Amino acid sequence: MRKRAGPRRPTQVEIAQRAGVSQATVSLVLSERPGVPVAEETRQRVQQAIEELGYAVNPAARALRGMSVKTIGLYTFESVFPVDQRDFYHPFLVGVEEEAARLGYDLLLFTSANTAHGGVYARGRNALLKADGCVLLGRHISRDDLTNLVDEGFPFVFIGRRDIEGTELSYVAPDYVAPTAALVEELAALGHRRILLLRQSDGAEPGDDRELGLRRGAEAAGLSQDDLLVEYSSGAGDLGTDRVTGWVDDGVTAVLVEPSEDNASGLALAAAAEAAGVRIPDRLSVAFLGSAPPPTATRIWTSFEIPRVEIGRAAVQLLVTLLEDAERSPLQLVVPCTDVRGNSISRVVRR
Amino acid sequence: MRKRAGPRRPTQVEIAQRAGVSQATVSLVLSERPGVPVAEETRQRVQQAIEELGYAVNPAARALRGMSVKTIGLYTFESVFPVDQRDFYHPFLVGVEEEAARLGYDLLLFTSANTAHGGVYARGRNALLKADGCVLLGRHISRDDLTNLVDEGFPFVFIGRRDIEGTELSYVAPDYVAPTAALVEELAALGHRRILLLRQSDGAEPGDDRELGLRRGAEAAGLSQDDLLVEYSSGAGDLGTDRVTGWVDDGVTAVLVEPSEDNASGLALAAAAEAAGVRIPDRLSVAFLGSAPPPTATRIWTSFEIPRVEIGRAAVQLLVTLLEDAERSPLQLVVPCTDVRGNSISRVVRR
DNA sequence: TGCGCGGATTGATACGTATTGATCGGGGAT
DNA sequence: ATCCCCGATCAATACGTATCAATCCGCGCA
Repeated sequence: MRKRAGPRRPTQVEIAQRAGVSQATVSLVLSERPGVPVAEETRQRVQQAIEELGYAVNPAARALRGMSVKTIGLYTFESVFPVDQRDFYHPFLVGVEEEAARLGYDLLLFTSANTAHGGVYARGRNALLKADGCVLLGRHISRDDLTNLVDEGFPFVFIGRRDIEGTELSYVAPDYVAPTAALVEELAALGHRRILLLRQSDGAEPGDDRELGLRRGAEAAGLSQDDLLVEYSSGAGDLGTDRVTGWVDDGVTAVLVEPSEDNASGLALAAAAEAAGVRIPDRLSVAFLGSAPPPTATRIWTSFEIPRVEIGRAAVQLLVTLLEDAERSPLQLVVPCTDVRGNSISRVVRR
Repeated sequence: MRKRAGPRRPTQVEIAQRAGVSQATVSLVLSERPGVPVAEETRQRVQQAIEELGYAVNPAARALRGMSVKTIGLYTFESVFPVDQRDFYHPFLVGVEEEAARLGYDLLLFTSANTAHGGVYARGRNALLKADGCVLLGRHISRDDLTNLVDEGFPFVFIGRRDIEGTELSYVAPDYVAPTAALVEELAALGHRRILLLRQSDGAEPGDDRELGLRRGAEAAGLSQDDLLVEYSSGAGDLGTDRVTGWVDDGVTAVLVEPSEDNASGLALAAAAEAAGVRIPDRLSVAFLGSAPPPTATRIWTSFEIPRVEIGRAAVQLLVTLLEDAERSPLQLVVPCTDVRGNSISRVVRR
């Protein structure tokens, strides 16, 4: 909390003195607003003084006047430059950085808030104020924090879908409903009747969307809603062979997996199926409703790709329109996914 | 440059009114300075008002008063979240983020300055002013920019060694001299007499350090300075079989390669040697004075590892001491490297 | 009683900018 | 000559905070 050191930088007042004009005129020259005229000759004198003294506008003073400081905050629950498993968030960040650069905004990473005491309101309260607005990212961000931010009227965009009762928050999310429904229709066309959705046990909105897609697709394909099962998994721990054989004995021929960051449940499912002698896709079709585990020599998982880079870009775009013209800006954006044709689903064989 | 939208946030004045004190008292309560006493009862009233109104200090006003805003700028020539070849800069950034978080600083990425018009002085001039100080990173940063920054008294730390005549700039760099000298001594012990240093053609300071290490090591080992050769390469283009055979015919038995980001020259050298029938390490010992290409099944390059994460951390530490106590802070920091024992050098065979 | 002392609080000010309403000066129209 | 208008400039002000000098008050001591 100490004072900054170093020699003081020149101010508009000093520019004004050197150019023989008032500080206001300097500000006018700098702002270059179309409506306000300023004589060409004085403009030149001012410009020259600026060059000579090496003047740079003071961002703090501008900000204090309530002007934009051209900075977008980026709040992630995890560290931004992670060591392991960086591929999950990384593409979002690429998109965010690209678009911020394109629109002339700098990027402020709220590192201190995260690790220190967790939560957006950790330090003095709302460290976010250093930025014009903020992009939030991360599965584990507190809902209370989001509510508070909305209440305070702080402009932000969440990456991923989050609905909070009673408040309209702004987010950019992939469309899980349409591709899930399409997948279900495809499975139905392949003869599948009894389909299981394996959700992440956190019960978050993306899972709701997938379940909605499941029901929509089933309806469109004329499947009975009674043949749709939904179960939950919290990772590798609760997926053994008995559970998988239980499904198969129950008549399930296709499993749709909601992916997690490490795709632990999906991999555990595959392992359990193999251990139980349930071959994929012959006896059991498996598809991932989002990013699948990496393909191997023999296995390409049927899935759809979340356009992460594009979502990152869109989040920044949305935030900037929110900042620059809050009235006529949309509140939410949905980005389509692209299918990945794999070899993990097949026509059902009557036995 | 428009005004920010949204409802105004509460200020210290409003806190003061609600608590029945003056704005100055509110500021005192907030600052918690040890020397200045404030009655316990009023402190509580103020704290309560702060809670109730959800007050958060205005960073712009603080900054305008000349206080630290707890933000470290990060200026990289290339984009911070690159798509390809991200492994070169990434470890530095991990270290920078870690240490910034640990010390309670946020990280400001100057994305806009880079891509937009290139150079630190791109936009209004010196966009860096939004941060307390800055960490600079990248091989291609302009020397003029560095000079200007020093002249302006802007606090910054460069990652990598850079010397600028007449000015003392602050940097954190790996120690290339000592491990290079050690490598030369080791080669001498293995019977090598005529040693070639293959420098990057940019002729930057890191290359000077390696050359210095070469001469120091030779001296310590009692080699003749006349047997030390120095050549330059600008990548894969200028390294053919003829050049390599030329060296061998000249009696060279060991080549020390200054690495580049993609290690193009090193890989080209290996390829050319193989094409010319010059086996490594039997006929020619090769070592990298820094990060080597990734090891393969049969080849582990002798080299030394630059502790990138550690350097990133050190840069932030140095910058913060520079900010908080410029007088008694060191200006430069040198970090030791660790050896990588490979199989690309061997005892020389008299023939 | 008067005096001084020190803890607690406050009024005033400066930080550097953007903006508004006012001022100034000159030229064209009446 | 008078008036008006417009282009060009300026003085003044507000933004929210930290800090310094000043004030106020109660109490112990002479």
